[in-house]
Formats: sequence, C-alpha cells, structure tokens
Amino acid sequence: MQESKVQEDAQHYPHEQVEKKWRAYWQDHQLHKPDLDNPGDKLYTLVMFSYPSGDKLHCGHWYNFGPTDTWARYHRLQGKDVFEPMGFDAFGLPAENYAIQHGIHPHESTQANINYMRKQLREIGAMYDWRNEVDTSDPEYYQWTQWIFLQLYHMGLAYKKKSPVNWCPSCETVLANEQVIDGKCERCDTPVVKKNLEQWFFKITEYAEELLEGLDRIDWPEKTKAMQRHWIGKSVGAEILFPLAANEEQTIRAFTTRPDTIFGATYMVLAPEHPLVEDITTEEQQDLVRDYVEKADKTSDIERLAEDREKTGVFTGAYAINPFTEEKIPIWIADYVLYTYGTGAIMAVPAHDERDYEFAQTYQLSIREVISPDGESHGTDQCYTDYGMLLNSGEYSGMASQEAIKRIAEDCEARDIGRASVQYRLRDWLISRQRYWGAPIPIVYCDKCGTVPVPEDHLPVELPRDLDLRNTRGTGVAPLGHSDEFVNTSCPECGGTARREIDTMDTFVDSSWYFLRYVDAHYADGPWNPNRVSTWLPVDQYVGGAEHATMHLLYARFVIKALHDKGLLDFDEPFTRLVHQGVITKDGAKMSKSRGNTVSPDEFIEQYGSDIFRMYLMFMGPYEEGGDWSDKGIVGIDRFVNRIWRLVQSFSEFTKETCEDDTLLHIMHSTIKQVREDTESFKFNTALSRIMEYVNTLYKADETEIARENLETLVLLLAPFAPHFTEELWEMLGHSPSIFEQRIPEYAEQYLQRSTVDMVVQVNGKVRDTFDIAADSSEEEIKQAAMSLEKIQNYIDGKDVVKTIVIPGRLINLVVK
RNA sequence: GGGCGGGUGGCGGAAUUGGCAGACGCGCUAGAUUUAGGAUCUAGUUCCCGUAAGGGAGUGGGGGUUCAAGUCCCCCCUCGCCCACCA
Repeated sequence: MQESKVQEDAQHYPHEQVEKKWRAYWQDHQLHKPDLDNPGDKLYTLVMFSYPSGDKLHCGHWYNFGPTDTWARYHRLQGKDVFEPMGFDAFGLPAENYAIQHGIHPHESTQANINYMRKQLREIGAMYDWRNEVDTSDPEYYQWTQWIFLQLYHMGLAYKKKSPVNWCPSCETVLANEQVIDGKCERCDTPVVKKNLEQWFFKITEYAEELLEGLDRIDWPEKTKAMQRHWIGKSVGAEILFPLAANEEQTIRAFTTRPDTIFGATYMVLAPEHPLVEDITTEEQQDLVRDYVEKADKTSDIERLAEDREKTGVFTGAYAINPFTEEKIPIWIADYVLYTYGTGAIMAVPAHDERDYEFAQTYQLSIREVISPDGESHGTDQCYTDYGMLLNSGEYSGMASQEAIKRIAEDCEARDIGRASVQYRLRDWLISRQRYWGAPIPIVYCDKCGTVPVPEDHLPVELPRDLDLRNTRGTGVAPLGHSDEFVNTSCPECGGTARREIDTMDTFVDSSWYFLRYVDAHYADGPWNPNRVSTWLPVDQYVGGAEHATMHLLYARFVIKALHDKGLLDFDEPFTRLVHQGVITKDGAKMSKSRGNTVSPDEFIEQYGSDIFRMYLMFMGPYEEGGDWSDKGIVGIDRFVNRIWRLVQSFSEFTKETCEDDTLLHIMHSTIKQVREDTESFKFNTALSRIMEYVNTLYKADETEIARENLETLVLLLAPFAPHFTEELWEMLGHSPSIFEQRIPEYAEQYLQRSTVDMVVQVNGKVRDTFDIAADSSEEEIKQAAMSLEKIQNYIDGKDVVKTIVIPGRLINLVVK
C-alpha cells in the first residue's frame, strides 16, 4: 500500500512541497515588493479588504483574491510595477458582539483573527506587499480617520442634527439609510424603528451632482453606475408656493417634476410629520388628524413598505389656493407623502399621477384632466401619466408638456411664487454609531464653548481599554459613556471641564480612505504619504463584491471628492476601473453557515494545492457571474495540471529550440493572442480553456516537432494562474527563478494567418459540406471549388443557383431554386 | 410597480457580435494498459430515426426581418438582482 503510494507520487505533481518552496523563495527574495517611491510603469491593483472574523477564509474571499492576483501577475509579466496590498477592516459590530458573548476584549479577538487570516492569506500565494498592511482598528490608523472627520468638519461637511433616524433595537445603534434593507437591519435582520435623535452626519448630499457627473468618467460596470445614479435619484422640476386660503401670507412649498400639470392640482397632501400640520388643522378635524399622525408615527417602515397597501389619509379642514387656477383646494395629510423627500408636501394631480389618482378615488376628490396625447379631452376613467399636450390650462392650453414645464417654472419665478428646482433622493450619511468598536468621533462638548473639535495634535482620541462591554448593554447609554476616564476631559479651547462625544464612527468611514494609506501604511507625518499618493493613486483596478454599490463605493467617492476640494488630493475619483466578482453558490444557493452549505477552501487546498483551487474557481464560469461549486469539477483542473507536469518532465531534452511546424506555430500564436486578451479582460474561464486546448494539441503532436519554445510559452501563459506550479516548471526547463521576472510571450501576426482555410458550404443556409482552399482564393475560385464538390452536386443538380454569398475564410452559401 | 441582467446537452459553461451551435471541463460509453482497483492513454458522447451511409429536429414559447438568427425586431412565459408610494 505504502509502496504503491510512493510510485504514484512520482507521477503526480507534488503540490505541497512545491508551493511551500516557492512561497519561501518569494519571501526570501523580497520578490513582489515594488519600489514605491520610484516605480516604473505602475499598476495599483486592489481588492476590497476583508473583515477579520473568527472564520477562516471562505470561498468568497478566495474568489475575490485569487483571480485578482492572477490579473495582477499577468501585468507583472508585462513589466508593470504592480502594487497589491492587503489589510483588515478591523472595526465593527461582530467583533464587539463576540467580545460581549465571550468576555474577550474586541482588540484581543480581532488581533487573533488577523494573525490567523494573515497566515491563510499567504497560502494564496498572491503578491501582497505585507510591508504596507493596514489595520483600521490600530490607533496608528484611526487617528487619521479622526483627522479626516475633522477636515470634513472644518469644511462644513460634518454636522450634528436631531432628526428621525433608523434605530436597530438589537444592535442598539442607529444605521445609515444605506444599511437598512427592506426596513430591516442589514446585519441582524431586526426591524428598524424610527427614533428622534441627535446624530452626526456627513453632508454627502452636497456632492450629489459631482457624484453623478464623475460616473461618466470612470470605467465601472454599467449596472453599478446605474445603481448609484438611482440611489442619488436626481429629479428636475419646480417648487411652487401655495398660499393658505385662511392666511395668504403663509404658504406651503410643494415640489413637483410636472409643473405642466399645475392646472390639475385639485388638492394638496402634507406628510404627517410636516410641521405645518399642527398650525393649519381646523378645530373640527383636530382629533382625526392627531390620531392619524400618531398612528403614522408608530407605523414601522416594514408596514409602510408593505405591498398593495391601501392609501390612507385625513382632511385637515384647511384649504390652499392653487396659484394658477386660483381655486380653493383642500389640504390633506397622508403617509404616502414622505417627509424626507422634496419638501414633504405635494400638489396632488389625480388625473396624471397614479398615487394621487388612487387617493382621489378613495376619498372622492375631484379629478381634472389637463394633459392628453393630442390636447383633446379623453376623460378621467384612466390616469394618464405620460407627457402630452395641455388642455384646461388657461393660456398654456395647447402647449406640449416639455415646453409647459419650462414656461410654468419661469412664470412662477417671475410671479415670485416658486422656482425651478432639483431634488435628490440621496440623504446625508449618518455616521454616528452607539457602539464601542469603532473610531471615536473627535468632538468635545464644553458648557462654555459648545461643540469643539479635538485639535489635530491631540489625536488619536483613543478607545479606553478597561471597559467591560457586558455592563453597557441595554442601559440606553452608548458604551463609551460608561467610561468616566474617557468622557471627562478638558475643553481644548477654554481648558474648562468638558465631555467627549461618546459615539463612534460608522466603519464605512474607515474604509473610505484606506487605499490612500496603503502606499505607505506606517507614514507618521500625515494620513498618507503625499508623494506616493500622487505617484500611485488613483487605484487602477479595484475588485470587490457588487453589494457595496451604494455603500462603500459611494462613500469612498464622496470622501475623496471632499479631500480633493480641500486641495489635499490631485484626483477626485478613487477607482479608475472596477470589476465585481460574482458569487460562488453551492447547490444554487448562496453559501452560508445557517444553510450549512459552505465549502471550506482548506480541505481542497490540502488535497490539490492553492494553484489548482484558484484555477478551478476561475474555470467554473465567467468571473463577474460566479458559479455553482461542484466538488467533482476540480479534478478536471487537477488532471490538467498533471498533464502539463508529465509533459514538461518528458521533455528534459529537446530536439528543437524553436518551433518549426506550421500548424503548431499557428496554434501557439493564436493561443497567446486569446489567452492574453481573455486574461486582460477578466475572462479567466476561457483563457484557461485556451491553454487546455493548447495542451491537448501538444499531446497529439508529433513529439519530435515539439520545441522548447512550445513548452516555455505554455508555462509563461499559465504563470499568472498557477504561480507556484509554473515557477517549478520554469526551473525544470533549466531557468533560474523567478518566472515573474520574465515577459509574457507576444504573438506574431504572420502566424495567425494560415495558407489554407477550412470553408463551410451551405446550400439554402444548411451546412452540406466543408473543404480546404488557399486563403487568398478569389470568390470565383471558392464558388467553383464549392460547386464541384460531389455532395454539393447532389443538392444543386438541375437547379438554378440564384445567389451566392461568400464570406472569405468562413463559408459560402449557395441559394438555389 | 420601476430599473437592470439572465434562460443554450445529463451538468458547469463556449460561440470574431449576424456566418459550421455545443469550444473547454465534469459525467458517461467503449477500447488499450493493469493481477485487480485507481491512475493514465485513445476514441466517442445535443436529441430523434437508421447497423451504417445518411436524414430530420434543435439555443424558454410564439411570430417577424435576412441568403444566413443563440445573436436583430415584436409579443408572451420564466428566473435572478437592485430600488421600491421619491411627487
């Protein structure tokens, strides 16, 4: 048994020993460490850094990191100075929750996890530059996260305000809009409730327009750009003032994208939270209105979001004046109007808005048609929401919608009853978190001086270490509030007693600038090394999950734009090119512990090695779509690798240095071309299949024709995919390491052309035969050759060839009658 | 409800953008090798009829444009993701 195992191993590629050998070599020779101060042709390749959870690296990590390293290595083989850093997004709730459960300090558990993950990350065999590892929970790092907060504060982009915010009762913290999914906490799925709290925000809304505009300048997936555009949600329209009938001095501001429908505004609706509600409600309606407001307040987002929910509302008893028709129109309140969007009040045009139509029907409000396709009346049995021609609209009747929109907005402005206006769906970024494991917000409250920013030279505001987090839960006070040592401080301005802000920052603040830190992760004189940042940034290629489309990827763009406006950066888009890796599923479902369908990479790496594991991930399917994991599929890659292993072993001596066989040359050069194109564009699956075809060709070729050149080309093309394996093969071929000091082969146009081509003959569009012909044959020669084929004769005999289509080098189609 | 993607053999997936559908891999079948198994090599493998030669059908369904459609156009079914009362 043991003996046969040894024999077997002699045939089989010894992955374990080879991978160990080359990882040690790379490390000893400092191989993948670019000169960061004076790079040649630089390439900054970045993957989204990972959260150091207690788990091992999972398939998702591998799928993000392995193929990206392949892409980076491919560019290394083109002579680029590739910078590929790695670090840890180490702050966050899971570490804190784990700490509470197990009584371990989050710092301890996080460091333990980082140590473990770092070891695993080395097994990938990627070109990570560990000199510049980043740990966002290290004061060395987070002092600069706090510094960035201060920059935004001084720019007026960080402010505190009291407003209804999303509160997760289970996590005991507020959440940003982006972190609420279907009314539930993104992390724990607990329904989110509204709380009126004073919180810190970043004024991302001030950058709405720039964030939209910048999308046109970056090479990102269209889908992601569309998501960001939609999230920002720009609407162009007008704000129109509606005077109250009871007191014409007082007005209600309504935003509309359809000022052309103003003559059809037969009632108004305020959001229940609207401050005017209390003022205008008449005595008779007061009880009804109060009940409704109270009920709306209690209604959770989930209920409000419920599908086909009937529209409800109540009449306030008050009336407004439509400034164009001069009619008195009733003012209602209803929760289908959102206080957080636009002005929190709408002019309702039931004839031309589905929601208003539904509401008007329920409450018997009048519906007036003011737009139709042709300007003729078609009645109000249906709601017509398209643009068209105005009717029943006074002097504007007969005008086209687009024209009327402009004119009415202008006229509003002239009459001082409104103006053209743009609204965005985007809300300011709520960055306060009532949790411990994050960067403290560097603010101090002084009775005399008020809100005072911590001076830059007092940073970092360090987290207190001696806090037992278990005693802070459920107290209604954020954890840092339980540390007197932390809270009590002196005012940086007057020196008097003061209290520190006890909230910490959203971890998305940490990750909104880490890629600046990477180029000199231990730089002491500032958040980043300015020379290196201007050399290396922006990131040339960013790779990460699509789930960050409207979170991390939006926040990072905002922070960079703000820092750019402050004159601190000479670029304003952080990621020039972006690719999302797909999701690896198991049995069609997303892998998760709760489903019990996770695949542990470790098991497969032990059996096959990391090269084979990463290659299988790449071979499974298109990188941006992911694929379904199959335990069996990986053996195909294992066989492929061993076929190459035996091939190279059997050619210790070559009869030829360079290839002389025409067919082999042609195949080799077209393989080079296709593999290069596919690897460059993240089509790893087809790149690998091209290499497999090439290997199959070599197996079938006359072995005296196989030259050293053929095998070296194979090994070089494969190198980005299987770095350890190909280093070994390169050495077996008599070269000194490292293969990554080599250049990827170039293809020569002359070998892509062939002297004869295979042509298909179709008769009436159906394939009937094929034949070989000289590549430079004329159409007439091709036609003659095709028609003289015996099989073709049978089809055209006695018939007229009415048309002939020749696609040179591909096919000829004979149309017969 | 809106926006964006998809639907191709037993399976994962390929198809110079309109030009031989099913590359490559898994699985399966047969043969070689082997004491046997495994491994390896060779051949085959969309489906239907046929021993074969050959013929027919075929990319979710239906219609269309074209010499030629997986690819373009129209209608429908279906799955996935994102946003969901955004005025």
